[in-house]
Amino acid sequence: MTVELETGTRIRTRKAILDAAVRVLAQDPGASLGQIADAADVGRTTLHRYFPDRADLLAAVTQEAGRRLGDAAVRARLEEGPGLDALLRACQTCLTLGDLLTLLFTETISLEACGDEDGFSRALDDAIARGLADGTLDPRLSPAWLQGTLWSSLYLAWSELREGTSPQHDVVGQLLLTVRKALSA
Amino acid sequence: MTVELETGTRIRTRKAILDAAVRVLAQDPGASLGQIADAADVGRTTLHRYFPDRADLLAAVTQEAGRRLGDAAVRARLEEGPGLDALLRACQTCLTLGDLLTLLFTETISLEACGDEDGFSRALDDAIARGLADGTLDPRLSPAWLQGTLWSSLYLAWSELREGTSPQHDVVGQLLLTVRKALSA
DNA sequence: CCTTTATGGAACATCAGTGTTCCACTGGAG
DNA sequence: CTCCAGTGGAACACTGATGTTCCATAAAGG
Repeated sequence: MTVELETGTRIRTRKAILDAAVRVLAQDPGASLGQIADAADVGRTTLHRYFPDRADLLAAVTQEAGRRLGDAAVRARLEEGPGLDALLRACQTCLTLGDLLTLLFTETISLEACGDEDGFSRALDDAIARGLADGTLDPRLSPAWLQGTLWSSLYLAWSELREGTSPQHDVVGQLLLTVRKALSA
Repeated sequence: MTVELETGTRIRTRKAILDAAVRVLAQDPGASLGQIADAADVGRTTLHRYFPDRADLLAAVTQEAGRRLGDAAVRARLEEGPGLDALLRACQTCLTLGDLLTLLFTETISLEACGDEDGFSRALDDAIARGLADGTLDPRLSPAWLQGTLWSSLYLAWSELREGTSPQHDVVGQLLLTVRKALSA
């Protein structure tokens, strides 16, 4: 019991709570723990058993976001190829983050606190620097603006997907088209 | 007293509270009325005297947003010239909305509730339709996506301005450049 | 089958935000 | 100077969220 051996049941419950938290908080950052527990089909008591207080839950969500973001960075192979192409790959990969995008974008959880120093954010900075050097990114746009445009376009795309009114294929297409047009030299 | 003749003092106080509400809520949509009163340099009692409850305050902010948005639509002359140019004028005009942009974008207040039926939103739809018809806007992008890109770029620009790290001139330049590149045919 | 293990609900104390009332004060208009 | 509109603060009741404890129950696994 010293190392908290996690049984299958506990892992599953923990994941259900975490998923519900992401889903509910994305829609309402001020949602109560009761709402999250309900969404997870779990008693409020159980939620507190896994995450003693709100801060613990938020920290766990943040950590999960960091993990997923790290995965995304690896899958997108941000260090390969021209800078612009890397950014477009980042777009596609990040769309799979779903509601986590909303939490990051609205600063319900902070990218800085994700333990992301050597992860996604860094890799993105590198890709942008590379793109400016290799001439695939518009030199009239600052690195901060390039990164900001990427994030806000991503958030827009996720919003559209979440609405569910437009088919995924269309949204991804418009996202990539827009970002390419906006950022390319 | 039947028509609530507003003295200069009352008008000034009311405005101070409204301004503070916009400023504070933009930074934290869940801010307490106490925080808003403090930011307005006004006692909480006084705030309640002007806006009996939170909903009243929010409604007043929403109404103010509608008014400012209506002004913006007029000033931008959205119905004139090519669609793309109208949208670029809209960008510049809307940047003056400041923190109201944040409230609208984060849905702290809703555009629909602004009483905006015949105002900004409608004019924007028209400008987009016109731009698609006159060939200045990219026909591969849906009206919804075009409008979404406009808003998110606007929000990004305002975020940069708010940070205060980059000079206003640079931000506006990058905004217009990005939007033009992204949306033009 | 029986024993852990995990759970849900009820009850409770606590706390922060809200909305109200009352009273004392202040400064500007008359 | 004298009102009095406008204000701020103290005090209060009320509400909803939070975090805790305890107990009964269910289900997973040997």
